[in-house]
Amino acid sequence: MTDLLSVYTALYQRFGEQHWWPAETPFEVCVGAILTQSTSWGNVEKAIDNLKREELLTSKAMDEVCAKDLAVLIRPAGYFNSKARKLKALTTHLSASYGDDLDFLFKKPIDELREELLSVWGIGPETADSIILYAAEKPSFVVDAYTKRVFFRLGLVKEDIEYEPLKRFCEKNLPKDPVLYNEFHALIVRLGKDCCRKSKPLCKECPLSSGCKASFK
DNA sequence: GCCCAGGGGGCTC
DNA sequence: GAGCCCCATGGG
Repeated sequence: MTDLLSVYTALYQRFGEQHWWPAETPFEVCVGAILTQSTSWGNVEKAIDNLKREELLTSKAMDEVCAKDLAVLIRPAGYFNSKARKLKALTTHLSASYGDDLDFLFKKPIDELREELLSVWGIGPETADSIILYAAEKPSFVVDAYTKRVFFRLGLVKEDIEYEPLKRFCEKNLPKDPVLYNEFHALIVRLGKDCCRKSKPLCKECPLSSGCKASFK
């Protein structure tokens, strides 16, 4: 049993609470989860502000605008044409199956909910898990490139481990607690932003430096 | 100028 | 199933 909790504790003691997800509603979390795909959060905030200003941050309102108009508003988040299509795919699904009410979708058990989210065009594993954890507040661990990099440098997983095995590894070694999952993922991202970046060794102040096996390449 | 960011889809072999 | 390519803005 890998002691992931001690990794969590070290990060929590160093960085404290991260207050994720920064959104006012579950639907805003879903939108942010799509917009932040391969994009820094700062750019996503600009796009979210535009949507808020136009009062488009509800499933119904967003479903009623065309992808082209949506793309103009989310431009700062990058990949705006693809992301506009993805947002529309989500709202089309919510409208057709749930009358634009996320609560109905979120009543489903995690496995069923995850399968359904993955069936929506533009929602892959990380986006689905982010929605389940941060919007539905159910325990589905979110892993990402940072998680892989940090855990590889700690010697816990292989460098080329894939999404699902990495997710299973995390869930197997942690209590099934959505609050813990929430904070842990946010802390890993925080660590990634602070010092565990690509092509850069962990900094000397890194709370995990004692166990780090980074090759510093 | 270069690298990278809170990924995912599509295509080829 | 692995290995590419495409999508695109903005900060460091």
